[in-house]
Amino acid sequence: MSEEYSLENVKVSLSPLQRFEEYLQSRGMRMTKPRRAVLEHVFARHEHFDADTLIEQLPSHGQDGYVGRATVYRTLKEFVDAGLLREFQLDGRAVYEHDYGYPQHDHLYCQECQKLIEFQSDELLELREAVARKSNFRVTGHRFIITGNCEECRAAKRRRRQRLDMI
Amino acid sequence: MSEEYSLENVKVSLSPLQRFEEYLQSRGMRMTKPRRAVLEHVFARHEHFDADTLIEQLPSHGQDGYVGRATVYRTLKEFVDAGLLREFQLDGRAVYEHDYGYPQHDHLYCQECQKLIEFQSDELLELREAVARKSNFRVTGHRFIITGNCEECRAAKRRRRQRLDMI
DNA sequence: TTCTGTGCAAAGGATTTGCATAGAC
DNA sequence: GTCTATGCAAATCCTTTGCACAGAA
Repeated sequence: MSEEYSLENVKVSLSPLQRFEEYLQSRGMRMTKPRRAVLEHVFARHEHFDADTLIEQLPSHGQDGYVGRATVYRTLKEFVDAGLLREFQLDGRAVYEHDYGYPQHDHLYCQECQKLIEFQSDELLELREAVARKSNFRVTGHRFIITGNCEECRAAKRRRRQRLDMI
Repeated sequence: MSEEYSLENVKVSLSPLQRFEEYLQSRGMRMTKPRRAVLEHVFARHEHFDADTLIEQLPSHGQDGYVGRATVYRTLKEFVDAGLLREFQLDGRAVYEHDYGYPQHDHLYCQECQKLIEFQSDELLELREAVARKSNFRVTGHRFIITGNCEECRAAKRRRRQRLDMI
């Protein structure tokens, strides 16, 4: 299995869990029930999410597998450190998405329905390097978000407008 | 003067103050001492700034021209609405820069010294349109920040390393 | 004179921290 | 057993809001 773990056409040799265990060991940290619970939940689906959404989805207070709010925040940070998740800001709060074993990409963000649409562009990476070179800047990463309205929301708006025109 | 007000090679017919007065009138809002004070301060320099930095620079409590914290926040929002300032998030807080009369651009962000370096790329805008077109997405704007280390910080690091090597 | 704008203090939301205890190794 | 991790509650940071009073038009 370890040689075959794959996600969206990207082959990686370790599962997220294995990778995280490696990370923990290299830092003298421990694999605990809460960490495992959060990791399993996070890698069972591929949506973008924020801390609050995740906390809502995890078993709640009193239930088996309950993880405290602070621990969720701490754990998400560790996942980012470990290279499992990528974090970015959207409307003031932190949003997370899979990083480990997932191809580099950027986003279209619909301001109407808050949906994030992924896209990949090599051209953007070239542009990034070209720009950085000019300023003697050493690139470690970037954040590119195109804001606007997605196809569905545009269609919905059009329908609304038509309905109004009929009156 | 109104025909000649210029900033970085972009000619605009109204000064920021005039433009803001127009905006206020069109909305039945009033030109007040605090609003004028903040506007004059903000357009007297061209750096990026956040609310807190601005508040520190304005006359402080007790002094003439003092503007309350809440008013500064409210006023910055109005400037954004009026198209005078552009707002974006950096490390969780809002950062502002001149928009009115200033050419569209993006940023290199040095994670070492927190400096923002501006650059302009038509290619990026083309790329943005091309990407949006593919998804039938209606673009209203974008945010592109390249993170890394600026020339000076890289040089400083290199010096530090050399000094260590000599030991 | 009539509203809108202001300062103040309190509230807000997201995230972090201090601390005593639980639990990995 | 030792030392890290957890849950809790309180603290923090940035920003917004409610409200009585000040001040433009």
